[in-house]
This record gives sequence, structure tokens and C-alpha cells, in this order.
Amino acid sequence: MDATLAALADPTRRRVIDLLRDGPRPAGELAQAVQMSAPALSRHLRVLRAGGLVRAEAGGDDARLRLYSLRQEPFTALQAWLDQVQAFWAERLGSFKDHLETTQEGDRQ
Amino acid sequence: MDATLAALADPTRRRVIDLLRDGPRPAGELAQAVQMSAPALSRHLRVLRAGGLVRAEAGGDDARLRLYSLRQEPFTALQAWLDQVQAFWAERLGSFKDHLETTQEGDRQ
DNA sequence: CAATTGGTTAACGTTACTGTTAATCTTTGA
DNA sequence: TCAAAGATTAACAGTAACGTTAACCAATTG
Repeated sequence: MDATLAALADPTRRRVIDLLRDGPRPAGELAQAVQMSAPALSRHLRVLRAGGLVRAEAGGDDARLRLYSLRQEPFTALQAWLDQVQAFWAERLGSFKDHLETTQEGDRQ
Repeated sequence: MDATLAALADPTRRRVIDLLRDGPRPAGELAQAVQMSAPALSRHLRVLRAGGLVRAEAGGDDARLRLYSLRQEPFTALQAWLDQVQAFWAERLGSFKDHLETTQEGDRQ
């Protein structure tokens, strides 16, 4: 959970995740897509790997390539936590709190 | 989205969110709960406010108190993004990819 | 075998974040 | 009015994160 959100906190890493939604891609192609040096992106990929958000497999035809792809587990875990938070508004009492919140004026910043 | 995940990246701030699931609390009480100086937590609360995750209202009886409570909007937005990512595994093709991922051995790192 | 390519790690400077104490402001209460 | 309480901002030191260039390793290709 901690490593997951730490990984997602960076815009570049979220961009990578969005790119991988179209399928696995080699590291170099990702670096080019996000307009960043290969070493810089390599470290981002390391963070994503540490959080379990992506995995790397060897490119079958060319063993130099590292094909990155998405992993489902952390996303599911994060959704579960968000569902718990959302439970705050789910019940009658929560809905009332929400009503108070969204109707009240004079919010100080 | 960026401010939301930046706010959630810190464990202390997530702890605050979990505390607020039980209802609004004044800043001081939160600082005491997370075992941290009031100024330190005040800055965390500022980050949470900037991300729209919490709001502060004046304590009705004692105007010195700042009652913090959860806001739903950013959590819903984050869930929507996660749903998009999860769509990667939703369809038949996605399920197949997942199968490959979870069954394949020899994961490097 | 030598040169190139894809990728990662090392070293470096810069910037941003975190927590503490001190100072500031507003509100409450003696 | 004057002191104390709740909370935030200011100033400061320590640490971690980010991106770049340089060095390095493995695999491919001539």
C-alpha cells in the first residue's frame, strides 16, 4: 500500500501506467514516449517494480529488450482501501455528512 | 489527480484519513493521535486540503478549533482512474494477459 | 572478435519534502 | 486586561527524490 501510492505519486510513472494499458512495451520505447533519458526512466520503472505495479519479462526474440507490463494486484488492493474510505459516505449518516459538506458555504480555503 | 496522489503518498496523511473515517476531528486531536508535533501535522493537513481530500470548518462552540472532515470528490476521481486501469484485465484479452502474468515463472526481480 | 544496441547502475548537483523549535494570530477565560 | 490555549506560519537542518551524464553489462550483428 505504501509502495503502491509512493509509485503512483509521480506523474511520469502514472504516464507509464497509462501507456502500458495498451499492452507491454520495452523500456526504451517508454523512455521515448515520456520524453526522458533512459536512465531516468529506468529508475522510475524500478520504483514501479518495487510497488509491484509492473513486471519485466525478457523480450522473446531479442533478449536485450525488457518488456514491461501491468500487474493487477496493487490496483485491486488500492481499490479495496478506497472502497473502505467511500464507506464513509455510503450509509445514511454518511450521506447526511456529505450533504452538510457540499451545501455549506464559507469554506475556509 | 496529481495533488490527490501526492497527498496520499505519505503514510501519516493516510493515517489521518483513516482517523477521519470516524468523523470530524480538531487538528490538535489528530496531531496527538499520530504522535506528532502540531506544526508538523498542520502542514500535512495543508497538503490534504490542497488535494481537496479534507476540509476544515470552524468549531461551533470554540472558534479556536479547526474541525477537519473528509471530502468525497478526490476519492471518487481516483476510483474512476483505477477503474480505467482495471479495464485492462476486464475483457477476455485482458484476462488472458493476466493469466500469462500470474502463471509465468522466472520473473526477474 | 570488435562494434553497436538496449538497459541498468554509479556519481553528481539540484530541488523538494519532513519534522523540530520559535514566533505569530485569534479566541477563550480568569 | 492579561495569560493561556488551539492552530498556523517562519526559519532551520537533515534527508530523500529527480534528472543528467558517464561508466558498465549483456546480447546482437558485422
